[in-house]
Amino acid sequence: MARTYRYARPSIAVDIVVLTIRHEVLQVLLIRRGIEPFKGKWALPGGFVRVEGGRSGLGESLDAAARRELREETNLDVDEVWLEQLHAFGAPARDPRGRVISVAYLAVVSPERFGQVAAATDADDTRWVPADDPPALAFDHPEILAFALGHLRRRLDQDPRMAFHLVPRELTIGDLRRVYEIIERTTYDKANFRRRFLRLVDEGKIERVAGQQATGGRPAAVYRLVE
Amino acid sequence: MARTYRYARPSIAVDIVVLTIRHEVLQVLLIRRGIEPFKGKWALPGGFVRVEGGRSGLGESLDAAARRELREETNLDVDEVWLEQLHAFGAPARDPRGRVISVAYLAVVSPERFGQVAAATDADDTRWVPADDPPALAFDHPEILAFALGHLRRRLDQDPRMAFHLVPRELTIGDLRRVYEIIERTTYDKANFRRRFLRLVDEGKIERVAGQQATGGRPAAVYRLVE
DNA sequence: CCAAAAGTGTTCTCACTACACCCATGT
DNA sequence: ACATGGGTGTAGTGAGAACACTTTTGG
Repeated sequence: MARTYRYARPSIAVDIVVLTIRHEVLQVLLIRRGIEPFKGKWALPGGFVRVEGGRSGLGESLDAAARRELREETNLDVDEVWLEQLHAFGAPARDPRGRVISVAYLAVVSPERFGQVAAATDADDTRWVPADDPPALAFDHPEILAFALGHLRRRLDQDPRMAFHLVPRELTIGDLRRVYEIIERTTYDKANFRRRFLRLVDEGKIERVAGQQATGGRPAAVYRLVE
Repeated sequence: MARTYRYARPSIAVDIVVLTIRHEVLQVLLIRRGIEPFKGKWALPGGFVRVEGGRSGLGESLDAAARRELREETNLDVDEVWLEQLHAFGAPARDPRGRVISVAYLAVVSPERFGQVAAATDADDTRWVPADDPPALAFDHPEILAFALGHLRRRLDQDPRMAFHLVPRELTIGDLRRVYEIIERTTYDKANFRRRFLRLVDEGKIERVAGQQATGGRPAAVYRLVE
């Protein structure tokens, strides 16, 4: 035990890039800082990892810290969120308070599930803003946000599960296509996108559910992600 | 400054999964621990991040710590190494000395460039071992190694730069094919692999250099990665 | 009827596969 | 001569792009 103490120690934090799609725009959740440093500026939700207390006396895991901060700061139903570690940011001067290393997380939530946060949208201290055009951010949070967006865009094709957390649990093919188009900032041919989607049905990853959904045109078939 | 100190702090370490191909096998570099805990056991090279001293008084970045540890523990020419952050491991009890969070790195070196390490291969305390069949490892290093191998195999196709760090600077198509076959644990049709490779030449990522290389059969054309 | 969005069909291209074959070198 | 690996040619398959078309709803 003693050996560890020969080394100076940093503080360790988690910062969470919470993304959703609102009003056809990819948005990120920000919190206005109430204390120094960067008081009054916008920042990603996050906080320090607890490294003592709890069952083991050694605190919580990084994932647990991310989930806890998310719950405390955003009122999200954390169990419904896609949460994934991104990268550790450790530039020596990234925090004016001293040496703080931050482990960044990506959280992806669907519009239907952020009810509690939506309520806070009007609040002065919590706000959804366009992810590609955020206000000035505290610390190195611009870098973290850019990393998260790059990650999301790279991963979207490879792992469709992430995209499914941005749509309602029961979705139409058009719903999913709009998510892809907004994130990738392109358009997809609806016939070709449909065929790609239907392959996932063949593979058993998605199943059709009964009923239809009104759309403004012909009603659409409804699908659901298979657990 | 004071605010930071309200929170207990963990120690923060870097651990590096150094991979190369020797004798047609993917191998990882291990170090035998000379001190407790896990004294006498094999472990990944690594150590604590310096968070004081240096120019800023705040210590070194995570990347710098990884490079420094790599240099100190392996004698590698660190400038020639592909180094990439993988993941932060922060389970509360992963280190018996107390709360230690480790940021894992992947380092990829080519056989032609590990001269100094090769010398140490016979040493009692530094050894290359098959990456898919390592001895018992200290801490959560089995998990870190598995993560690194998964990462390497997933990334290999998407970013050919990584593979190029496993071959000599001047290489034949066959050299690269053998690297892919060893890592992916399959075989590739040589004609088809060749065409895939030649597309990289068309794209300007690789260029042909003068001369040929003896191979045991017909001599092979020599290529080089364009900086 | 018309707009809007779902859903179908057809064609082209391109990459990856498999496999047969030719070429240049060492022994 | 023959084994060995580099290098070439070709036909098949499957995914994606492009685009014209039909279907079903709401207004």
